[in-house]
Amino acid sequence: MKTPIELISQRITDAIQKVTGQNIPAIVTAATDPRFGDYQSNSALSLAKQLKTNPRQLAEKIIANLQIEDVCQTPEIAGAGFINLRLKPEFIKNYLTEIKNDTENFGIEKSETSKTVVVDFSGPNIAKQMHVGHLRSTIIGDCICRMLSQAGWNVIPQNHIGDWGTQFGMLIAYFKLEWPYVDEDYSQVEINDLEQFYKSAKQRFDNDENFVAVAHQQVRRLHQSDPITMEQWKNIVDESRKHYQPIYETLGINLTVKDERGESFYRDKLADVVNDLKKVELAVESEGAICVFPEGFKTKEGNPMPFIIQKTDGAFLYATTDLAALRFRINELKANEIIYVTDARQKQHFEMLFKVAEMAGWVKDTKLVHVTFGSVLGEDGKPLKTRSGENIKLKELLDEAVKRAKQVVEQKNPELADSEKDSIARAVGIGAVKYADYSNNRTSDYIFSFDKMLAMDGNTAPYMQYAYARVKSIGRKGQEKGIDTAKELKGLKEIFINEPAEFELAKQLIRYSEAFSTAIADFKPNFLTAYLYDLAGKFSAFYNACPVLDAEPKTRASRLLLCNLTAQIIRHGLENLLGIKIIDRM
RNA sequence: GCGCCCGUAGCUCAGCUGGAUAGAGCAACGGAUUUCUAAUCCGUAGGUCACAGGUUCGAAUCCUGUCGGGCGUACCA
Repeated sequence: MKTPIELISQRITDAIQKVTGQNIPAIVTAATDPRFGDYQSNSALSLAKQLKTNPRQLAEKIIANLQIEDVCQTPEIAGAGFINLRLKPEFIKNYLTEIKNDTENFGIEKSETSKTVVVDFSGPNIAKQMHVGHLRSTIIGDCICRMLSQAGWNVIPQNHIGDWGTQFGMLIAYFKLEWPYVDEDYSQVEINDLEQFYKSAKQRFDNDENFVAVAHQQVRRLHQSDPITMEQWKNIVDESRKHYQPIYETLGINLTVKDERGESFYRDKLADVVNDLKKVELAVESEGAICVFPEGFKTKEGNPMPFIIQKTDGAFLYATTDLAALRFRINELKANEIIYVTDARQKQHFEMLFKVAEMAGWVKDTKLVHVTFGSVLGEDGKPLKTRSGENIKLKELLDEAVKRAKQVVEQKNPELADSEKDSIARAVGIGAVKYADYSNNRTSDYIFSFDKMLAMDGNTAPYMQYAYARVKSIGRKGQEKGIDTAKELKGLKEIFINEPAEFELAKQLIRYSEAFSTAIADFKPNFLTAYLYDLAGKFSAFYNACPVLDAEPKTRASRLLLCNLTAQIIRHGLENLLGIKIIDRM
């Protein structure tokens, strides 16, 4: 179903066609001020410039040819040639009815069926704990997948885990020498141990020549797929997964082992990448390394900048792996679009990657997109670290958020059962971290603050969850009073709304699909949170102004519908699109 | 040096395919509760949109330059 903006836009486009004879898509936006109505079109202004005519007169001609009486009241022209539009109550009511019946999508169209998109995100390193640096890629990537699925795409998430490289040879060698028992039973090893072993191994590698030799031998065995070594490697990966998979579950991230295609997956495709690029004479030797020089990139000396795909010592790099993965996704996964979700610092790398792939003729019709994001900063405005300068572990960060949320629950609702307090604290704490991230502009850095994200006022998860809980509370209260809300909704024949607060809420409800459209257009979750926050605000205003359960029966059923749709859309937005839990009571 | 990103209220941030009087939240101040969760709502105050030019009927938004901050820039990912 079309969004109100699309609907109005189409009508005005038709009118413009009649006036000018040209098919020029109309510009329609939400009104910048309630006094101007609900929507406005500035098409006459920009069009008048092109046609060298008077914008006001053009606006009048457009209106004269505009068929929109089923949607809006008589359009008005204001200022230099703005066309102001006010929705008819009948239209709002009809649209509400349609959304009510569209119980899966609430007006959002599934427009992109039969197209496949690969989304590359999260990408934790094996044998290391996830830290704050993984937060944004993981949750933004997940949100992008959710939005694309909602839009009808066939979504293939790809978790490009860091599971291959010389460090694994080193780690295995270290186990052999220092902790042989590990080989017998990896289940005793936790991620903390792996991380510690990794550090110790690295230290020994830097100081002990004999160890270097053993480590290199293990690396060779890995590369030769020696069964025993591979088994040891696999154990390390499996144990690491036991660390990050629960974090995904905590965060509500839809990533599982089936989405993993890490660096190891591409290991036997790397030589082909280099050879194929050599064959077409894109890859050449330079200062001992094999490089491609994509057009338009310069080093600080002003020379062409290399995209290095094989080091002097013969080893491949992540550039090589990325090329192999890109080719796999196009040729094997049949991607129409590939989206990479990484921090903005890798921008140049992906620009070069895409350029090289294009120059090699691998890309064909596939759209390549790098979705970037800013850094998570501490209260001091510097990248978030521990006092000793280490990365903050993601698990510890999330635990802390839940702990703080629990304190709030204890304070606000001490009478609840412990188990309920815990589940509320999890939903609020984790939700707060995610929501705070989503509500900031993706491309900006943002300052991480538990106090701000857990605040009950403002654009936060707790505020949203509270709004939802209040709607649910009306249902419970109604039940106590013998009001069957489900039955009332079913029996609702005609929507009856009158109060300004009801209309404000209703108009917000029918705009959900518009918010979705703007959010997915640039993969900007903050458009979704902004919409939901507005919705919750309008609901709260309605809640204060309009009694539901004590209203006249006719009014009551319609208000219950507004409540129900508010709850449904908050739930859909929070849970389905953002992966944030809602709670019935808090 | 070159490239990319950023600079909006005291603080944290929206808004940027040009559009009407630049918006929220926090903090400050003033109100609202016999009523469905006050983890709420309403109001007041707060701005040279870093600065200077330019394009335009119109610029926070586009262009150029300056200042300030961040990031990247040959074998890490």
